[in-house]
Amino acid sequence: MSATPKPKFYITTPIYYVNARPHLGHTYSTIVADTICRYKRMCGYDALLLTGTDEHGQKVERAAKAANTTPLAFADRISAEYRALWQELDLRIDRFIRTTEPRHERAVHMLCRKAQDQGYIYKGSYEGQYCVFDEMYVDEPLPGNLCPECKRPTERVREENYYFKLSAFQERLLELYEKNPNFIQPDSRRNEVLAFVRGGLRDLSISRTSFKWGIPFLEDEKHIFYVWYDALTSYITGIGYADDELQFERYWPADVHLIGKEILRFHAVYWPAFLMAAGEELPRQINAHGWWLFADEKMSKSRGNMQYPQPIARVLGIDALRYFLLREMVFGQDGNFSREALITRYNADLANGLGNLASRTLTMIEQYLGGRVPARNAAQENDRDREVLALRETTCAEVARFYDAYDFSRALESIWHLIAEVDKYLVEFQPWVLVKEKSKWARLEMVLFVAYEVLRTVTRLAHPVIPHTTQQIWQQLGYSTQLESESLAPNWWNEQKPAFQVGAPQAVFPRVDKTEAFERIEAMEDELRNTGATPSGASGSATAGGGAAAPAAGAASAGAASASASAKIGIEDFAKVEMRVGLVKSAERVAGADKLLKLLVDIGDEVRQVVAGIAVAYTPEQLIGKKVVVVANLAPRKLRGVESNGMIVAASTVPDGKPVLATFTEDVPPGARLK
RNA sequence: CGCGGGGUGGAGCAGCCUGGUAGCUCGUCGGGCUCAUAACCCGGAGGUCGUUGGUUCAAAUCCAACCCCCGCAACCA
Repeated sequence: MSATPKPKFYITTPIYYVNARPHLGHTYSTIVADTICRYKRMCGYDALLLTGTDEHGQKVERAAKAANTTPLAFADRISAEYRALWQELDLRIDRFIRTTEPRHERAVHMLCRKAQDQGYIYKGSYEGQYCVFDEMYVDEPLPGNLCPECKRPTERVREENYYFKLSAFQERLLELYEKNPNFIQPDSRRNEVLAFVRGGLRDLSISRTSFKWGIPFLEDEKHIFYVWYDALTSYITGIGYADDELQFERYWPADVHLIGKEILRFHAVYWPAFLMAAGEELPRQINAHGWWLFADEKMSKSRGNMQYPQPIARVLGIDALRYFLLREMVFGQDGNFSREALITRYNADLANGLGNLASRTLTMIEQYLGGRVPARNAAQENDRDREVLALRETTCAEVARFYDAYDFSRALESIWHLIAEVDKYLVEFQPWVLVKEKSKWARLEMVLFVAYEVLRTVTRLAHPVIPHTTQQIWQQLGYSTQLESESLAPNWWNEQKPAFQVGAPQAVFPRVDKTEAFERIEAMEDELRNTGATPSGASGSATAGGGAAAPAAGAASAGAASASASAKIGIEDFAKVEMRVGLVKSAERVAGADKLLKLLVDIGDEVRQVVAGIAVAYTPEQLIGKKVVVVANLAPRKLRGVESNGMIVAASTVPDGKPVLATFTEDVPPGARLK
């Protein structure tokens, strides 16, 4: 008797970049993956979920420096935050990979050596016209050209790097997309990638020498790996590549890499090419979901609209968070998040819908049948009963189809349609009237049987999405088993079920007062924003890949204030910042920039040129003659090619994020120091 | 011509690929019921599907042009 081994199902979330603490976007990706896993397990799969943190790269190196710590210590902290969150949300993470682990370095080296053996890695040099002042290559590399930004002469520069022969894979990639139409999902994303690859692929530089925080490039100590080569490889490291061959054989290739749409190119183009070069199998699917928007705006630190999952989970429950995220977003598209919608859905769907149906059904069984689970009685069955029972079966089949397509919003819609149907059914046959006449008790039992069956079905179908509350209802239905080990394989609803008593009805999803819940969530939000370890100064999207993209570039003045409020600073730290009163002498827009103004500001002993990102809120004319606050001892920095010597202090207003300048009510002389 | 998403009753969305009575949730108005978590059920009001033109017997859906909103990147010291 050899039991057929369970088929495996390997799914990954993005490996989150540690420049940001986990927010709702990361949580969405991970919850989706967890839900898929739970579903697959109920369908009889040996499902494995991998997530982790991407910890190398220049941004981390810089952020750590700014936080006065080492890159590893910095990464340790954020990585721990991720793990703590997944634990709090009770997500089943089977493998958590950190790119700073030694086994990961071995995997990256092994993958790269294999590609090197095939001749796909070469040391090359990039040569071009370089503007030293702007630290950038000039687009048209004709010798003698002037820099388009600063109009200074450019010079010929060569830089040595290791290259990956991406150009050699164009045809093979196109063939891959062609032969596997589902390799990239949804289709709209696939078209994007197709267009990109058809446009031609250039070889990719996969090493860096300008900073140190990374995996050494094989034997060449001067170089480290490009973060994406490193990060993508973690999908195989986590299941034993270069470490545990049996495990790797078992789970690779991944069945799905679940990602956010902003990191599609890396997963759909570079990653398969890296694997092809090394002769490894390719993942079966790259599935890119959309972003959570807030009043149609992207979530970002500088806008002050970061949404964290903990307050929602703590006020409304983990399942409420899961339900909302999966119900509200059409998978693959962008979705809008609002607390308003969250609480409305909670009350309408979870409290009034499922919670109330469970409550009324179980109460009637308790009161009218003494808690005995009702049995089917063919003699009492009518067409309407059969109609509802038939709907139950078609719903099961439909929901399975939707789950298989990761179309959670439709799956849930379908389940909740069934709930509404029973609510109607109960009003139609009024068990509370039937119970009053003994002659109708047989009919009463049949009606309650239908209600019980549907409740049992709904509980099971919704389990992958709301595992905790469905388990509670399951027990109230009289079961003592773990719902997660029940099957969702086809025709499960015909199974024999034992006769038993229902458990004590107990409200799941108690209705909440909208205003109160809103305020509690908001209060917790504020607390989270102002405490904890938000790394500031780290910018860009890099490998972030949450459901919402990474926070927008470097926190603006006000953002920085809240972001770095973790530790109290002493007066000596504050004293390091030299803030002075400045008088704006002139202001003009920076050519080609929407947000930048170039200001000449009199700060007493000198006139400084400062570039400020305030053009969306102020015209140059408005500013001339204004007294502003200038941070005078900031290191110079070029913005859009224009040098900036200092920073203008401004508040950024939520919700529109437009900056508002700090100024004075009394007259003060330019140059006066602020303390 | 940088890339992408979107414009459908008061709000939020689905439908568009595969043309054929415009659907869902919330809200709102009126009624019913009392098993239930002030819940549930029934009924009503409310939409020229961004604009214009085209294809067609028929367009929210296909085609063309245009208008508007949003996100990414460049540029928020």
